[in-house]
Amino acid sequence: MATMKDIARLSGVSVATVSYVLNKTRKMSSEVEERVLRAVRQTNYCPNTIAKSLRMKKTNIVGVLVEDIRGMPVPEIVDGISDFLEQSGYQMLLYNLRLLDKLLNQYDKLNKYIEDINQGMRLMENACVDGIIYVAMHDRHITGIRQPVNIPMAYAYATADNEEACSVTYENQRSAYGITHKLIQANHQRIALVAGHPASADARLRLEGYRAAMDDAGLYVPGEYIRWGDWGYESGVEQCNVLMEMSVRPTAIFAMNDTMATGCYRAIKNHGLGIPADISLVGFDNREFAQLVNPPLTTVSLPNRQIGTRAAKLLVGSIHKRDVRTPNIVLPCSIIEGESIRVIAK
Amino acid sequence: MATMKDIARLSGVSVATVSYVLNKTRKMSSEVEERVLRAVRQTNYCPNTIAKSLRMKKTNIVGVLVEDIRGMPVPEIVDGISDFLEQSGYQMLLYNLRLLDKLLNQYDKLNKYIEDINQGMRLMENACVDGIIYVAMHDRHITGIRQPVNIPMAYAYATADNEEACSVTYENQRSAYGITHKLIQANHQRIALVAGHPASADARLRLEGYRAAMDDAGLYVPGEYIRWGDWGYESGVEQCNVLMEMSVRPTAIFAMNDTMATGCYRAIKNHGLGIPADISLVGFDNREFAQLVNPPLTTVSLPNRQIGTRAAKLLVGSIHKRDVRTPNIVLPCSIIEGESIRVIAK
DNA sequence: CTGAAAGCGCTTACAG
DNA sequence: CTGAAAGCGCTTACAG
Repeated sequence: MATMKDIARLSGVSVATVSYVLNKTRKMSSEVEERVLRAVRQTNYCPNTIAKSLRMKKTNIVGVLVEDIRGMPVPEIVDGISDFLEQSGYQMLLYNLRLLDKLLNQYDKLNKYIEDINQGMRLMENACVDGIIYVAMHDRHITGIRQPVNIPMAYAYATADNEEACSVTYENQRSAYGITHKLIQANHQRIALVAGHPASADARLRLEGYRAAMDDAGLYVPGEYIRWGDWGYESGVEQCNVLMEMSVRPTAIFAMNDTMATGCYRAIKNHGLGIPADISLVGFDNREFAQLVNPPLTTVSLPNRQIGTRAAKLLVGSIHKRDVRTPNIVLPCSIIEGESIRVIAK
Repeated sequence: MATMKDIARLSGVSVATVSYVLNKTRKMSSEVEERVLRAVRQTNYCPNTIAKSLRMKKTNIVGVLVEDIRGMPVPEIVDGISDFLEQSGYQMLLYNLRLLDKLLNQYDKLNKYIEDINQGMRLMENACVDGIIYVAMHDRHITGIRQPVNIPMAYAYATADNEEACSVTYENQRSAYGITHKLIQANHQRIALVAGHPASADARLRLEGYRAAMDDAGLYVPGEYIRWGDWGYESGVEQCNVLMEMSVRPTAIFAMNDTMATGCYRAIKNHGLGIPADISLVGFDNREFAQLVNPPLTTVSLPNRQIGTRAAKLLVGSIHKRDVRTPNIVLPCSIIEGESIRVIAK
């Protein structure tokens, strides 16, 4: 590999001049410039970024720490991050914490793995990244992460007890309100809930949204209409079975994610009932299969990709010391219209 | 941030000694060693990997170039890669080519984007990575990638016209043979095929596997039983509709992926027929929803995670100049038993 | 056994 | 206008 010294020798100038020409950091006679550029082409020279980083104390690398690259929203968030970073001239160092299996049904036990996280942070710090983005796979408030000094940080899909860090999340509670309201607008009154795992913040937030929508509409929620699942398919089947066997059956169900909603499809059909003819159903997450089930599911689409781009944007802003006016962003979701809601005549 | 110089001053030794102690590259009196280590703890010192990389001409970073992080097998492959790399002391620089939308239904047009790929390669080269893994999202043979000299390379989920590179793929054709054979073993004779997009290598390979299985069993395949789709849900519905309306209907269908298989579910049910009572069905890919449909789909599970770990292993072997005896690995798939096959009595 | 010094490939303050 | 030289933070061949 050619170095700057080689280019200097080949074009008969000093290494300083080569540097100035390549970085356009000093005006040069076009004759010198031409000589240098010719040598560059001839040798296929490209500058060593390691040496540059050492000298400049800036690597143009952003560390991305993901809870699990396989986690539902993560690839899309990373896609958004990579898009923005590339445009801004940054590269991405990815560290995968691999917490998917470990955290399953232990949504509130992230601090059991805080040491793993801090080790990842330390690796990023050692690699001299210019900034760090933490990508969660559940909406949560994170405590106890050791924030490296002088390295800006952003959280995607989560918030943290870190005054200096930015965060980008989505309107969890408000969207649960919205999708519940959708059922109310279709004149449903007996709306049951198949909730996610009670230990997860998502489940609590979506429950609040559901309750608020029901309250605002003056609709009563019998205690037994709130069925706690664990986000998994089987729990959707089981809890929906319970609902289907009640003496006063709900006419509509809000399942807190699409996986459990798919379980509800199964339970409803097993009871010889139709969707939406007998039971209306809505989900959450807009998973790929939500449009493949029969009938297509009405659900909530999360702004995952945008969470990534915005988090990257906030981080790059912090790196450049531009004042970041809104360090905590909460993005809206949108409702995807399926065919799983029946409008009841008044 | 403390540097080695600070540690040397604090512990009253030379920077050379500090380096030797920290890297355990020379025996030191335990007294000196203790002094150095105390200074390290006291200052929370950690070595600057950039400086180390420059000096050693080795970054301990592997570049991972993915066609699209959202592509179906990619997160799992990257998970496998990250696992092996972490254990081997390497970090991962991720570059996302974002080709998912661009390549949709243009499976054979990768060379339109060869410039994008080579730019990614160049970025990795400039970053002085110790090796590069290219992660494809379709099984294909890649030509025209500019291989940087002196940087080992591995391909995951694809092969390449590159004598020096390793590759890890899966038994595409053989698995199609296997899943077809599964239907034959259940005494099906009229087995139709809902094929993927004809421009994709996957579709051709799986077709060959299907044909071989039918041939070996002495079963005749009417031309009209081979229905070309495009991997998408709608094409599954459409092609299966055609099959369902034939005067001599097949008793079983092999859909080349789970998405199209799900489309077949819809078409079969729309014709008032049952799965597997009237029509047996198998898929390919073992997508998450394959077990959520009703009845669960019998399908083929790809060794995605393993493709990642093996590719990383081959690459790290090449970096360490260990002779890599099997540079081209083809991994087996496994069949996931659902309830979508009816065994026909002889 | 320990340390002074060269050098990895760049950038930039400084001198001519 | 151009270049010699210092220095970023390490490792290691070399000398004492």
